[in-house]
This record gives sequence, structure tokens and C-alpha cells, in this order.
Amino acid sequence: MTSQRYNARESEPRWQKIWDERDIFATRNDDPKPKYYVLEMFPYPSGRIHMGHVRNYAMGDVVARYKRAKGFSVLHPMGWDAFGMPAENAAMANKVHPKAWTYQNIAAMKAQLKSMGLSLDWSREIATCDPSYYKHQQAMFLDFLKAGLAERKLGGVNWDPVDQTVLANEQVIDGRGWRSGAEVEQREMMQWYFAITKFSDDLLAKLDTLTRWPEKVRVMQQKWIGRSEGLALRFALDPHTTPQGEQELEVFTTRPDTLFGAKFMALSPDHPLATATAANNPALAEFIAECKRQGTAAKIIETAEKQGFDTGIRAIHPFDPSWQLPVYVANFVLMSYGTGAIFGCPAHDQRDLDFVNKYGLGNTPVVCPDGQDPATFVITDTAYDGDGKMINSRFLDGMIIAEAKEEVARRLERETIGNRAVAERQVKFRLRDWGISRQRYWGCPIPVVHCEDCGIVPVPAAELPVKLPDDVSFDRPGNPLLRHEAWRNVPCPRCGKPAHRETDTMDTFVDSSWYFVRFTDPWNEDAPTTPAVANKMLPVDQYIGGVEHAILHLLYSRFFTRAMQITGHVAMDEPFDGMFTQGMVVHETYRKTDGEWVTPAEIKISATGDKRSATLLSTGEPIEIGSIEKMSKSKRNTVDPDDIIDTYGADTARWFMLSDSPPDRDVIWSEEGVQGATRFVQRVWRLVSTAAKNLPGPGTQVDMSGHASAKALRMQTHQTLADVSNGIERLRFNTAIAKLYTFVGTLHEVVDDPTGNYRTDPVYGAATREAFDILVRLIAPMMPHLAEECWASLGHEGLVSQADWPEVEAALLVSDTMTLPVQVNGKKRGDIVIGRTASNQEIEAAVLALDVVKTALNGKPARKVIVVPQRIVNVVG
RNA sequence: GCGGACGUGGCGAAACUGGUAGACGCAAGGGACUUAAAAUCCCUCGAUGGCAACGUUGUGCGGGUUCGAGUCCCGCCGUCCGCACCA
Repeated sequence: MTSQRYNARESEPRWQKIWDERDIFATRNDDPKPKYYVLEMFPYPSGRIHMGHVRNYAMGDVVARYKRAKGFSVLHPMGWDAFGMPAENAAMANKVHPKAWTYQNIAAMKAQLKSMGLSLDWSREIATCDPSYYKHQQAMFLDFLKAGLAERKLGGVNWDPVDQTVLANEQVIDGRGWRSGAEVEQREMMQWYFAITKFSDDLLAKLDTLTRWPEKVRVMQQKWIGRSEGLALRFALDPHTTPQGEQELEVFTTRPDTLFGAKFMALSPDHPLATATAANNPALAEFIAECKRQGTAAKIIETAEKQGFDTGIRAIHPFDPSWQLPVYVANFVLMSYGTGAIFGCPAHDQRDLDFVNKYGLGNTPVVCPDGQDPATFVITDTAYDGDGKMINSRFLDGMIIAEAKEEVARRLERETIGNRAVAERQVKFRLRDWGISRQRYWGCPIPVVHCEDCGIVPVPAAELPVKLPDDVSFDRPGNPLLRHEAWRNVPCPRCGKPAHRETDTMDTFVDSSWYFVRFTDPWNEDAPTTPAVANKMLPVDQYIGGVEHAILHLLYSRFFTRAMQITGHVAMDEPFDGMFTQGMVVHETYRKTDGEWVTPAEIKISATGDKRSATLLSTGEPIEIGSIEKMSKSKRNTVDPDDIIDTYGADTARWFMLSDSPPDRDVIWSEEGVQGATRFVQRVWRLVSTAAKNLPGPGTQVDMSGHASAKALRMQTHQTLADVSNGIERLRFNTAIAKLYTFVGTLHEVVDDPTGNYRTDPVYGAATREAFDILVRLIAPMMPHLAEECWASLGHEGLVSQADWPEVEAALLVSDTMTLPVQVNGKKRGDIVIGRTASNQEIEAAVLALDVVKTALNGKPARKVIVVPQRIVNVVG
């Protein structure tokens, strides 16, 4: 056996160069083969790739290479999500221009990605910070503006005081900015919005069609969109009690059935009626100010007591003019949902119950669960929100909830107040319009001009892109564009009077909401898309990325595709046919006795028995092995892809990333695991290079029928082929890899066989040749460099990267005989080997003749024999 | 609180629509080769009883359905993730 080791460091760049020179991963848009679009979420150019990228891109590359071999025209592009705050932060910290910083990072990361050997079409590379990209984004912004899908309006916004910018709700986590971690303030500002709420219904309804998305992601989006059906109800107000004689108050409710259980009304502290009342009521004004100070941080909400302030205003019950309800301002009512006002039915809503219990307003149950006596049914501390029959509700009594809801709606729809119906059926959504304004430099400029006379004037198409000025400084906080007079001051495109540019730039989620479309024709300088091409290449057949983008990025992209459809850039509404969320890469943590974290590279692990212990390499001091956590700089439990590729090679890294855990679960990166993977690389190489010189030439045809051992080998080869193909199709890379381990084990036995059968028997040799030719092609999507090396060593002319996927011979997946496990009373007692076509009677007879069965039955006759075809036999005694 | 996912050896995990539980990998132990080490190869490896053939038991816990349950149903316990005053 040769003991020559496979040298990944020498081999991998060599094959990468050959792939490059022959340009084999470029996709032609006019390729007549069926298309398959594989996409991994493009990276932010932070400067270095991390192991999460390695995992993500390894998975995508397996799919891309597999589909290519299966005869598809595969589109597999890569680009850079290149706008965003880190570039500005770097500018402030290191006095480097965001553009220079970004492009340096792109160059460095591109080199890293190249060293992974990914089958990417680099000719389509895009960077969102490049004017050739954002030019089209600006054009689409203007299209959206014209179509009423973009608008400027006053909005309560989340203001990040550290980053000095507005954040989307999704970017506020526990009341803090998602990047800065600073406590977010509420401010009113004029902002640009995309009208995503126009698609609320459609975005929700079409989730059901996304069958190749993870259930989890669909549920998250469904919740986020948050549809609820209910009734808008107008309560008459006693005008003597309102500050300016206001006549009515509109609330939204999903529980109109509980109207007879109402005890109070409550306004949001931001409600106009609350504001108006507070004008003459200093105590109320102080209460409202206090509420606003509390903020919306999750921690505060959890613990905050329900608090209210009686405005003195009285509302009239819609079914009883003599029934007055007090109107409070309450800290738990949100202005941003419904109308910012509610009626409170404490018996059937926990929040309302907590509230009345504090203010002594009492409660009346109006829904009685079945089996409860209405006469004794009382609510004290826990509201009842289940099913039941109406009680204490006059004409509703005895109805179930749904009937009562319907009855209330029917009656109140006919009533009017101030010429309008008292009640109106409504559907409300939690989803709000997408605020895209950012008070930042390093983003896509919003291409409009503000003119005193003409108002908001779009920049004419011929003048796009509105380029970011290069001469900016970051020595002060806030937006450098705002103080760049030369850039900001421009004549109005319409009237020519002095005007100024919009200085807000777009949220970077806008950039990533259509990059997958741009990849289909990034060369079109005149338009964002070439619709014929985009419509052919889209949707993305398999998108792969982190679950952290389950809501933000994926929902925005779904919106953007719809908006692009309306404005004529594409002809579809759903961008991603298949979506997969991969798990994280996690690693053990290590710390010194003083609590300081140390990196995996700084320590040495030794094991005796089941005990593992670690010491610091430099000093030999003991190191505590801590819990397994997501790789992070703060815990210093990262490993650098460059180091890994340097020591083990890209193939080893890719293989290990795919092998240990199911792809949607976290994978534990461990030194031992990598060793296992690299052992396998060497094993395959040894095996192939040993066998290669003893095999018949490629393409040798031999009649193998009637040759038992050749057939057995061929059966296993084709079974493995079928299993691995199936595993890749279902993205079950870990199980596909397990089959390959087993197959390599078998081939090892074949080659190691002391009789040297595969060398001396031409028929068996031909079967072995086939096995190796298939093995190498099965390994190629995961370990492309090693596979090329093996393919060449097996005497093939072309590249395995361009070879067809082998065809399964279906006849080899079924054998003439089958081994059936035999159970007696559900317990396994033995096996029978019997002809594949044996009848149930034959099987039964064979089974009952078995000694183990007779013994287990204790001489008694079998009561029943259950034969499950091709599976199992169970004897019931 | 609501929603979702999950719970299988020392560890990561397999087990397709209910049909041989633990494939495959890691770790560990033993052995071969070697002057030695690395590398490589072979054997063992859920628990328990037995010299052994083999038996018993075993997929978080308690029930149930079934000839048969890791898988289905009911009730608990635990872990992780997401959402969170949405009326």
C-alpha cells in the first residue's frame, strides 16, 4: 500500500486555478438546460469569514455541485452586503474611509472564500455599496414612490442615541438597539416608509404556499404579521365630560361578545383624547409623562404594574344609554395597535382584570364554561378566556361566543352615531409600514430633493445614481451628509430654485431585499433587471442562511418582490421557493482560574478515561473547560477558517461542517472531530491511489451477470448512490456522509482482500472500477479538490466537477432474497432468509419451522402470524 | 404568559409512511506493526446476569391504542428557540 499522504495545501490551490482558468462555474443566461438557483445569504464584509460562513457556504456548494452534475444550469452567485454602520464605526475609530475599509475587507474575504473551493460564478459578484448597484435601487425607489409604495410621513420612531439613527422595530431587542445596545428612545420624525402593510393579507396568505420553508419560519412570520378579526366600535361620550365637547371614542375589539362585561374604557397615553384632556389637567399630564418615561423595554413590561388615571370622561354603553363607563388613561394600552383605545372586560382578559383589581372597578363574568353553574361562577384573580355560553348579557344569554360576536356585530352595524355605523367589522394587522430612513452616511442615498415651492421632487432618472460624496469626515456624531453643504445644496430639478437633497439613506435591509434578483443579470446598466432573464432564473430554488433572518430579511424580500412585480421589474411575488435555516457553529469555552477567557489555540487538551482536562500551552497552568457556546469574540471560543484551511485543507473543513450534526441543528466544532475528517480524507486518498493502478481502464465494459460477488458489490454501490443522492436532495448531509463512510469501509475490504480478487478477476475488477468511479463522484460535492485528485488518479480525462451524476440502476436496489426479522409476540427471536417472491404461506411455514420460534411458543400453536411484506414477521402465541 | 422545536449510549447522532433501537462518526479500552513515536490496521464498547451459547432490560416520567410504539394518543417533567401588555 502506498503511504503517500494527500497534500491538501498543494492540491487545493492547483484545482482552484484550473477551475478558474476553464471558467467552469460561470452560468450562461441562455443555457437551454433547466435552471436551478442556489443561494446562500451574502455576507457583510466585516473583514474575515467565520466558521458560520464556512458551514453556510459548504452546504450551498454541495447543492450547487450536485445539481450541476444532475444536468441543471446552476446559478450560484456571491456578493457583498456592503453598506452599514460598522464601516462608519471603523471610520471613526481608525480614520479610514468607509469605502476604503469596505473594499479592503471585500478583497480579504473574497480570497478566503476562494480558498474554500466554492463553485461560484464570480462574474456576477455585486457589492451593494457600489453605485452600479445602488443606482438601480434608487430607480426602484422612485418607481415605488410613483406607485404609492413609498411615502414620507410623520412617525413615532425608535431613536438610537448612540448610533444617532432610527431603528426599525425589528432592530429593537428588549428595548435596546440591536447593534449599539443602547436604550432606545421614542421620537416623532418625518421618515420614509415602504408600504409593506398594503400586502399584509397577501404576505400572510401566501405563507401557506411556501411548503419548502421551515415551519418555524412561517409561524414566526405569521405571528409578526399578526392578523386579527374584530369590530371597530364607536362609543358615544358624554360631551359634558370631554375637554372640547368630543362626541365619540373609537375602539377596536376582537371580543365584542363580552360587551356586557365592560367595566371601563382605556386610552393609550399617546391617544389624542388623552393629550387634549391633559392640557387642562396637570395631574394627568404628569401621569402620561411618567408612562412615556417607562418605555417599552421587555423587562419593564414584564414587571410593570397596570396603572391608570381616570380622565373624568364618561362613555355610554352602546346597548344601554343609561350605562356609563369611566374612561381611563392606562399604561398598558398601545397607540400603535388598533385605535389606541379599548374597552375593558375584566372577567375575560387578564390585563383588564389586573387593572380593575387595582382600582376596585369589579367584574362581571359574561362567558360561563360548560359544566359550571352560572349562578356560582365568579372571577377573582384569573380571567377566563376559554369557550362557554353567554351569561349576564341580556339578549346574548345562552349563545356561544361566536354567535354572540355575530349578534353584536349585526345589531351595531345598523345603529349609527354621528352618521356613521356604531360598529364596523375590521381586520387589523400587527405589521406596520417599513421605516427605511437612516440618518447615516454609509447607505444608499434616497434620491429626492426637497424644494420649498415644489415639495418633494424625485431626482430625474438620467441623473441617477445620486452618489455618496467621498469627502466626508467622521469626527462628529450624526450624519455627515447633513453638514456636507456642497453635496446637499442643489437646484430643484423641477423649478430650478435652490433646494436641498434628502440626507437620509436607506436601511441596509433594502439592499439585501433584491440582490438575489440583481444576480440574474448584474450586467444590465440601464435597468435593475432584465425581466425576461429574471423571470427565467427566479425564484431562488434553494436559499440557505441563518434563522436570525427569519423575519426581517425574508419578509422584506417578499415585500420587495411584490413591489417589483407591481412596478414591472419581475413577474412573480414569491422570491424563494425553498428556504433552509442552518444551525450555528458552537465550541467549548475555556477560561483561566482568574476567569479570563482563552482561545482554543492557546490550550492543550489531554484525556485519560472519560476525564478531559486542559492546560495553557504557554505556562502549563490549568484551564477550566466550560460550556459549549456559539462562537463569539467575547468568549474567545472561535476558530479561524484560515487556520483550519491552512492546516487541514478546505475539503476537511467542509466535510466536518457537514458530517456531525443535522444541518439545521448546531454543530460542535472540535479538534477531535476535525481530526476524524482529515483521517477520512487521507483514507480515501490512500484507497483510491492504491486501487487505481490495479483497476481496468475507465469505461471498461464487462458482462457481470451471474457473478455473485461482483453483483453484491454493485448492489452496494448503487444503494449508496441512491442513499447519498437522496440525502443531498433532502439536505440531510450528515446521513449522506454516514453512507459514504460505510461505503469506503467496504471498498477498503475489497482492496485489502488478501486474495487480491479485484486485481485478478476481470469481472470483479470491473465492478470495483465502477464502485470507485461512483464513490469519487459522490464525494465531489463535499470534497471537490480531493475528488478531482482521485478522478485524475483513476485515469479520467475531464474534471469531476463537470462529470455527470451517476445513474442508479434500479434493478440493483432489489435482491433475489430477503432477510426478514422474526418476532414472537413483538420480541425479536431470529431471522429467515427467503426468496424475494415467497408467498405469505411460504414465509409462515418457514417461520413456524424455526427452532427459536418453537421454543418461544413453548410448544403451543401460534394463534396468528402477521407478515408485513418486505419488512418483518410477527408470530402471536 | 403564548407559540414552536426537542428529550435515544461517555459524546454528536441514525432509525422513510408504527415493523431488527443505537447505523456512521468522536471519545475510551485492548491488541498488531515499530528500536521508539506518529501514521495505519484489527478487536471491544447501552445497562445487567452468565465461562459461554444466551437471557433480561432499555429511546425523559406515568398511562393508553396496537400483533408490534423512539415513532401515534392523553397527562406530567425538563431543555432550547421565537414572540411578548397587539385588546
